[in-house]
Amino acid sequence: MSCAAGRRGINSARNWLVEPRDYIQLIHFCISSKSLTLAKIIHQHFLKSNFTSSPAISEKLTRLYITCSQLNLARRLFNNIPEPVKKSNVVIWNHLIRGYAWEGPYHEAIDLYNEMIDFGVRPSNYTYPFVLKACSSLQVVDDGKMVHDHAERNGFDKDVFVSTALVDFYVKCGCLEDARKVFDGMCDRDVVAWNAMISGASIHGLYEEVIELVVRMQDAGLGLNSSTVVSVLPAIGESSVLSAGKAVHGYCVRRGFWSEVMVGTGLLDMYAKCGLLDYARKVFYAMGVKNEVSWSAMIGACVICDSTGEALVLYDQMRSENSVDPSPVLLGTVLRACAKLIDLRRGRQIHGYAMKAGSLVDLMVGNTLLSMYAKCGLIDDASKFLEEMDWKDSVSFSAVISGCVGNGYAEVALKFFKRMQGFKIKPDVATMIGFLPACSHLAALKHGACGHSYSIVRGFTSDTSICNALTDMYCKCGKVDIARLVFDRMHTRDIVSWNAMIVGYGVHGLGAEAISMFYQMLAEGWKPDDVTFIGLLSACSHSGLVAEGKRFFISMTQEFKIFPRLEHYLCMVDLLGRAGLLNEAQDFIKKMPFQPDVQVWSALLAACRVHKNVELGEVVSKNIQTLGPESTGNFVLLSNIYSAAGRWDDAADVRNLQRVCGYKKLPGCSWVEVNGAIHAFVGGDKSHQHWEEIIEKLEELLGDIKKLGYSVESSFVLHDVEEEEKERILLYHSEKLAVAYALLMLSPNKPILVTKNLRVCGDCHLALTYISMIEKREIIVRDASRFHHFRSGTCSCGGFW
DNA sequence: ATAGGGTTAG
Repeated sequence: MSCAAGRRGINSARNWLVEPRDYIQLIHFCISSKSLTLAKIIHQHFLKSNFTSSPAISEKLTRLYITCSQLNLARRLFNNIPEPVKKSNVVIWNHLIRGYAWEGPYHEAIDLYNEMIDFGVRPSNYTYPFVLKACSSLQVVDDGKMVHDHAERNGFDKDVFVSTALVDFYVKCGCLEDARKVFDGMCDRDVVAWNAMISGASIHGLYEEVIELVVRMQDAGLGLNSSTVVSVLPAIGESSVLSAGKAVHGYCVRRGFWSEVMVGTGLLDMYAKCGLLDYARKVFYAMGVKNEVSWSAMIGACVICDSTGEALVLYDQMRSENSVDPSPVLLGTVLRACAKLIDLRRGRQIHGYAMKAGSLVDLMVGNTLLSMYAKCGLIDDASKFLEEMDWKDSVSFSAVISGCVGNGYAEVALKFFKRMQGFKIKPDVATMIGFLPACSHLAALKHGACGHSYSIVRGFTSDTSICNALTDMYCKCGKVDIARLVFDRMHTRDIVSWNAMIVGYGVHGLGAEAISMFYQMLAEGWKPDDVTFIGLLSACSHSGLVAEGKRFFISMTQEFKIFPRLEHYLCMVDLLGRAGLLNEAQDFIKKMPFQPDVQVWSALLAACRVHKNVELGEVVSKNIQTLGPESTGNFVLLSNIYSAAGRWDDAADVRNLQRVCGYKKLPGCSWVEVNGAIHAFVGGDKSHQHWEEIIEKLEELLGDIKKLGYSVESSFVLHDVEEEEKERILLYHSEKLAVAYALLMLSPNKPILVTKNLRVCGDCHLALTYISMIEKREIIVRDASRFHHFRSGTCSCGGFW
């Protein structure tokens, strides 16, 4: 029937006797053509007729208005329906509840449901899915559970539709256990029912369960439809099982799903998560119909695969082709691109846009912005934004904490961690993965161990990344044995776990253990990566295992096909230099396929310092100066080399040059954790509240160790001063202050751990060897390069530092 | 003949 014919029908109906079934037929026509104008004409005609109490016509009219998205009109009509009609017809209620459940306000759906029960109308199997949808939209678990209870009591809980709606409701409200219980209790499950459960597992990140459910579903004789595929693809992407992804892609082609927007979006996302940006692009450009989500997914794909510039280009292209406002998800994706590129101009621009668009109320957008500021090192901006956020959660704090750590503000990170408890927000796995490295950085063992206990209580220790962070934390806090225990007890290890342990052994001078760990890793079928070799080579370097180091360097390319980076060459220079093979190190640098950078030369210069080679030191230092700025330590090193040779004038010249060039020496700083508080000391700084006791303790120690044969190694003093004065300058070195303070404050018998931002000073090294003897206690110093365990008069570094 | 499931994200 055409529209004109419909009009003629209505006009002629005015003049003829109209039966209820005529109204119904006309209304049906309006529903199928979604014609609101005709609907109103019919409604007016109907109000003048004799059938205003006809339930069937009222029902159809309600449906018509809802089809035309006229909820208010439908509600007005509903309100005017006589009570007996309302009582006798459940379908009218269902229509209206459906309307509210789809378009909101959602609470109207729940209110109507309650009203209908009070009215004495018994809900039908159709009613439950609608109310449940409203409940999940509002995330009101208790109301949904009440509806579940009603459905059970009315005997509808065995209905496939009702059960599936219940599964969906529980899944969307995060009650996966309840969803599983309903699903397991179902006797007949169709594809939709399986899909509800599969998507539930997928949303909750239970990827193994997703696969298991798909297998069970196929065993039950049901095939995957396009919705199943859409739920399964994220699971495959997240676990990066490319072979499975390709199989599903093939299946989609065979079943003809591949042209559907959602399937295409799922496929491109899966390929991106497996690292195949080319495949993702192919799927995207082959998609006939694209929507905002597919664009978001493609832009996100570029961000994941490190083609960040392309992501921003695509975003601009999309904005120019498309008038649709970017969704919060898209804004989040673009902000992550800005963070990766440290494009703050653009980041702030998006911030402004999000503010105007009112998108900042979206917690995800707020958190991404926070994360961007934190990652770019703008801790003040991040902090200010965090304070301004009305809603914050563990993600907000995790973003700031890991941002602080990543930019070297580990102490600030601890402050935010504490502040978070003030907001009664519980740290989760991601928070701990930011917090633990902060402890590693500060060598804050008490905090770290506390974090360990908390992780056990919360059940986080089944997480590989958490255990990796714990392993690293214990290594960096001087507790290699505990680190090894954590490593040994891990359920599943990854390459990071092995690398953490190898690096850990290495910096503690336990080269043999590092190497044995490497062979164990090979025996268990692991393939080492570039980081493994950095750990291994530096382990050899710290233990003076020159021959082994050289062997590993060769086998890394020949046997393991890993192309050495500049960092690997740096390790080798360090290895040769520490072992005193200065000429060989110099030759090695000449033969490198890279331009040596400041770090490479500095490693050699440090070796010249340790092995007292003035001539080479001068050459190296000149090389560094031609490379330009930074590297504050070099002037100090060269000056130290001259001082050690008694060439005070040269030493003074270098310091002058440094001053003229405007370089400041990075002040040496040492710190120690006492009762969970970090106490930092800078050489000669008298501001500590226990300064006098510390000096008294140091004087006493100095007197005692001299009796054992210690004498000030004056070559470690920069200036040409009297012997007694030299003693005083060295006495106030930060590492000695920190050790003295620790001896005063910490309970005896337990080892002391002091951390220093630079390499430990040679005189301090000697003094601490003696102090460990007279105090009968282990002193551990973590310096910028490695660990020194001072135990009854010896140091674990064995001179390799 | 008013019904249940799906993609991008901190």
